[in-house]
Amino acid sequence: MALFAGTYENRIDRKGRVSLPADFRAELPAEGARVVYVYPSPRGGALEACDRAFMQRMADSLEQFDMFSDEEDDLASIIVSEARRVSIDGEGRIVLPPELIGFAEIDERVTFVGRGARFQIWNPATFAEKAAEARERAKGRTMRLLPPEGRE
Amino acid sequence: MALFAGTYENRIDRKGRVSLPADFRAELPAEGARVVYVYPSPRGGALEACDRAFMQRMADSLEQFDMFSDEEDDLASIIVSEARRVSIDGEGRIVLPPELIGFAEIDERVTFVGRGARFQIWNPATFAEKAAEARERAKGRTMRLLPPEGRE
DNA sequence: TTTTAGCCCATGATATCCCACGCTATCCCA
DNA sequence: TGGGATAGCGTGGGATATCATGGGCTAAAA
Repeated sequence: MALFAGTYENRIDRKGRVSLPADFRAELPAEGARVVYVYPSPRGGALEACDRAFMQRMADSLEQFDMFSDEEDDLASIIVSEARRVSIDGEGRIVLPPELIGFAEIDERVTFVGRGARFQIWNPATFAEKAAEARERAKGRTMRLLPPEGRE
Repeated sequence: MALFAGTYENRIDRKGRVSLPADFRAELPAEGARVVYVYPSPRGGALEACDRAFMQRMADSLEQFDMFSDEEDDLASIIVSEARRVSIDGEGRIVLPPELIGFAEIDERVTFVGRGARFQIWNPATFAEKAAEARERAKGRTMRLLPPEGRE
């Protein structure tokens, strides 16, 4: 399973290309199709992206009745239907589809934010605000960790 | 699971490199990607670091709590987004990213402090103060151990 | 035609690799 | 048990690769 961690800001060139952070690229399969799947974040404000394996998991969940609740099933189906497959060029860059750029109100720079199996793509200014708020709310909070079983 | 123990002080060279204590290195997987993940300590004042397995555990907990909910300010999600993957060179050194050096107010020397599955990275002077306070508070306290289940 | 998507190549800055060198702790054998 | 040999550690510096970014060229799409 991919492990995207860290925050990186990169520039979009005039062709609409932006480098995927090298640390993110390193988490993708080295051989075969170098792609990510990008979709509007269900919470709004940003885009989210994941690798093929994770998108496959969401797609599979649509075929099962008991995987998620109805509510969650709706969410998964929206994500899968709105996701765009984006390929990675020889220099490690992607091109964000225009409708997704519009959704996240991105212009010439983007902030990539690792979230484990997924990562987010933000307008840097919007992210700075949200991150500050989140840190404020998280003060004094403790961390919940899953027990170590059930992983590779 | 890695077991980091002990306290060590090492020097940062002018390229920002610092040797990971040999006893810490010995706890990391011998083959494959030799990396640690470094992030600002939620309590402030220092950096924390862990191996990939532990970071994976924190990321996994995001899928559990974060996927279909609003917990953007969950502590684990902040840690994952602020963590940096740093690789270990052939001489057993790491390079601390500048923003993390700034956060912990580190300059030319650092103190590594083993904390079990994680370790901390301090400005030596700051650590000396905190350690003295902690020892003072700990006087007369007793300790109980958790039962041994649920760990590897 | 005008765009768009893939390529390939170029470049400056940075990070990584590789080799080197004291110093110490460990090992080994008398 | 002592003492020299040895291997590993922390540190330093130059060479090299990688990163993010920019641009041109070709072929498919609008």
